[in-house]
Amino acid sequence: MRATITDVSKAAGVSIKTVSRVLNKEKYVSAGTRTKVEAAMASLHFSPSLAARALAGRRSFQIALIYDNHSPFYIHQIQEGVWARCREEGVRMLAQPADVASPDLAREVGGLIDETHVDGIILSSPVTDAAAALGELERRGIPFVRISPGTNHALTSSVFMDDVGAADDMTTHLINLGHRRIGFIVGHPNHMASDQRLFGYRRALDRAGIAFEPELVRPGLFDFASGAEAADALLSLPERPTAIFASNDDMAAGVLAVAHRRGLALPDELSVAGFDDTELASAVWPPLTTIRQPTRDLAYTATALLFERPDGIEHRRLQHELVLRQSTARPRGST
Amino acid sequence: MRATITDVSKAAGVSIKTVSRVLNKEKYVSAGTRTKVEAAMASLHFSPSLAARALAGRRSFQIALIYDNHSPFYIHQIQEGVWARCREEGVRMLAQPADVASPDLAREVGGLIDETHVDGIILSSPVTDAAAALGELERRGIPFVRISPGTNHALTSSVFMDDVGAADDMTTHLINLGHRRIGFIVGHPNHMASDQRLFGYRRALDRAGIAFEPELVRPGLFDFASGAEAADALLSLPERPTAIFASNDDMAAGVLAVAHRRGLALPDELSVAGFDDTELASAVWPPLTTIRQPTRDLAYTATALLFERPDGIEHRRLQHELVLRQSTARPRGST
DNA sequence: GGCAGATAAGACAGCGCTATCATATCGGGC
DNA sequence: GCCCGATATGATAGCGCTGTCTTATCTGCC
Repeated sequence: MRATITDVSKAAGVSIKTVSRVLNKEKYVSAGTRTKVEAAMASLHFSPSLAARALAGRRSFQIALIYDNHSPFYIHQIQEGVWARCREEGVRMLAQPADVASPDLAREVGGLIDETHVDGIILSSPVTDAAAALGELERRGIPFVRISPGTNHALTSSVFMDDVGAADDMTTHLINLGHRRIGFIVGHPNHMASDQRLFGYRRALDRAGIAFEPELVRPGLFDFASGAEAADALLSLPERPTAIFASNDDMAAGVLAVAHRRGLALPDELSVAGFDDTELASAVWPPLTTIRQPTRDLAYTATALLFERPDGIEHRRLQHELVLRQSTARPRGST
Repeated sequence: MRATITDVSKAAGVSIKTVSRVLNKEKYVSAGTRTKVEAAMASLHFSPSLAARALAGRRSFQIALIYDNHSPFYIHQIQEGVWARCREEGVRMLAQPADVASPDLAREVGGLIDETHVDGIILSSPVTDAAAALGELERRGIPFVRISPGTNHALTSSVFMDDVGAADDMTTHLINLGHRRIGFIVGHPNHMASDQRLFGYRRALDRAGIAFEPELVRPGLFDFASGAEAADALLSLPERPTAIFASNDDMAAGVLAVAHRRGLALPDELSVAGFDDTELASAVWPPLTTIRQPTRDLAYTATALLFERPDGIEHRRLQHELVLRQSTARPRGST
């Protein structure tokens, strides 16, 4: 049915090894032979069997992307970035959802590698910091790159952005607008970025000489519902905040919904800020002032690092950007 | 490094064939032998090589999900459903974005199958109706199931919902509220569901004796921006509609944004309806009245069909549901 | 008691490639 | 003319499994 390397070798009148050389772009193949072989491949619609290549050689031409993240927009962008770089490389992408809280995580990750022989792995937060998974990868010595890891930076190559700086930028933006009581909704506790964003918020307050007030900080889980819940609590305070900075866009959307329900004029009576600049940020009203996290680029770069420096360790920081939209403004009453 | 079937056979004191039998749950293995082999597998952390199994046998324990859809929420739910069923089956999922408009589609799909030996394929709309892809799959005789195909239902197993009926339900809901001028935003022309939803809208109007007015129907592309653009056009009509029904939630979010920008009171001055009930529908304000499309279940069921009836043809229709939220109401002035 | 069919297990080829080693030819410098 | 290294190609083993065939029991029933 499907053409094999033997069929190609017969059609081209060469040995299978020569076909293999052409396939793998090895040197020591004359131009004429190469052309003949390539013609034979094309006319037979030859596609090499990944299974056979993986079994015989050291490469499987597959990598896996492991994630456990509940923001569909975020995952979508990550997948796109990884996929784009894989495509350029002629490598397949295995999508592998996981559960960092599961006791089976190590077994699942280990099993994945042993079963599939993948050439490398991309980890996205929070799997980036799951000890069980990292241990398994280390033990096997398989190349892997982490996207926005929170800990242990020396371990492997990684790509990331400056979460502390970005949260500081946003908080400073709100302070500059005249806000003094700024609510903050923390991200999911599994994600290291959550702490960093909180830290950036505090740093900006400190610098501006504004006292940190614990009642203005509420926990969240990076999803709409937890954002709404936190907003309800913040807006029920005797002296309510004039601005709320949520650690991601999903939670910020929850804040907007609660504010609308309470009939607050946005952004005059309440400024709302998000983080990530997913598509959601511009799909809500008012469109969110947020931090553009270069998610797709982070994923693309991580994958590039995996292919280009499988054994080296390299870190790349990508730039974030403060995106001003209509959800933030001077607090009512200020001029 | 990694344990092989030979290692297991030595540890258990049996032949490799017996280990293979245990692995594949074949009969004619005594309980005692099975226990011994399983113990050996566990203690060696044995994971069978998929590459070797694919090469030697008729199964690869991998399936591919091919999609070309620009709604991240939709894709996310589809992936979740497929993945959930794969997990139960011990099968890996290859994520394969594609471009139905590309002239290379056939080559890419064919190459995918030949390279990976996947056991089956799940197609999501609009790849479900891309002749190039279908031809390639047919030629190879590989099992595949389609999610919400628009054409050629007899071809393969499929799962779907009643798009015509659902659009009719929503339109009827708006009519019952008292709306007479109802704008409609059509979906992406590549998707067959777009026509069906439009047809359902017209059918409901007909039944209610309301004349169809072409100026109330605008084209869209299933994304936020095209929804906003269509809404702008509709709301600029001399006699503007009192309700707008968008063919999916992303476009409905675009309508909401435009309405907010124009300062319309929602839902009093404009009712807005969506379709899909993605997470977006409840993340916007006001939360969208929409059609709950059982996306995740469609994907799960499609995958189940692939495993359970790889050669048979079966169609399953899943129920949709009209979800009433705050974005629709009686038109202002009516009682 | 003997024979058919069910049950249990092993030997071995081979899936389609890559890795290793062997072999053949070609220039160029002395 | 001869040797050496670069260039070009082939022969063959074997990766880790499954499929097929074979052999060796075990069971029940006339």
